[in-house]
Amino acid sequence: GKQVNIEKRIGTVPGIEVGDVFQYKTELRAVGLHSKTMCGIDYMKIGEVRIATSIVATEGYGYNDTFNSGVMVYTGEGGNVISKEKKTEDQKLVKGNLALATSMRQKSLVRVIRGEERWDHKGKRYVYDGLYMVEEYWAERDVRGKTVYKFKLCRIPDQPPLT
Amino acid sequence: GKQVNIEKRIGTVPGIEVGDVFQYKTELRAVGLHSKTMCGIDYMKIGEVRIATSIVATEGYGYNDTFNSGVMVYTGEGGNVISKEKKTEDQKLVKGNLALATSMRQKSLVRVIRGEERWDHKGKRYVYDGLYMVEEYWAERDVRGKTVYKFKLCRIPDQPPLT
DNA sequence: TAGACGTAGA
DNA sequence: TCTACGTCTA
Repeated sequence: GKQVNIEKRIGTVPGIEVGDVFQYKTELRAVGLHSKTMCGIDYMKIGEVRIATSIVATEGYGYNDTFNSGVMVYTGEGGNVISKEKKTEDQKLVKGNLALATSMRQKSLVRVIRGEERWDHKGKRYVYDGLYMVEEYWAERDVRGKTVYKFKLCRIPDQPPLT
Repeated sequence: GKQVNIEKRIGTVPGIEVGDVFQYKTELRAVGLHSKTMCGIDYMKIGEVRIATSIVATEGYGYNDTFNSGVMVYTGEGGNVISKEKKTEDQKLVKGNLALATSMRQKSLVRVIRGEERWDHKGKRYVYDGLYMVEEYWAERDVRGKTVYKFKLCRIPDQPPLT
């Protein structure tokens, strides 16, 4: 258990292949896939802008993300969307959301990790899904009339299929 | 990252030595030292009773545990002792507290892991401190008049010193 | 200091 | 469903 400060990076992480499975968010951090232990969107500062490096889409938190043949619609962060105690608010185009928007503008690759419920329903597992590009994003209103950001990401071609 | 269901056990864990260091509670779980990712007291059911297997004493949560030459006074769990939002209540002799009391009665060994603030103040590190025996426990009142349990554990002899 | 797609077990 | 000595960044 040496502590290694993994440098953040855009794109592929050496040694990590599509389909690799991890048990904990801290493992994702340890191997350099995703450094945020509790946030879904990770990003790094390049010059003066912040660009997304990776997102984790985890089942079971009520985000209503969708996946269909390499096209993913990912819900932005903030606004207490998944809080059971605080009331929801408008999401803002800041932090991770802003980083994803910037990734789109700069056509920068984003790693996607999918957190799945385990078959035995004890905890989750995280699978590296490969590289995606943010194609568009928009703001919509949820049932309570609050702003929620949606990001459409498309899986780039020539990557191993997920089995 | 295979998921292995480590069997809980009392006493030494094969392959783990005094002084071994870990970065995350989830690592403690992975090697079989302590299976609770967020609780300080771990225990297992033997027959009809629950006996403590391990405790984690982590700095920085306001528990006021003490360590002096192999003698440790560990604060019980519950009562919202470390909550910033909920008001404190009386701790009860249940769950982990009850398990530690039972360990005392049965003279059962308890693994001790110490969570230390890292020198750079970024996160913590967990060091396996060896085997202890619960010598006594008592209930006291904190400044607000609430019941708090204290467990006195003594390190058993003939173990490598902690450097 | 607070916020964020955390974990496991009772 | 809730609690519990989580973990990092802004």
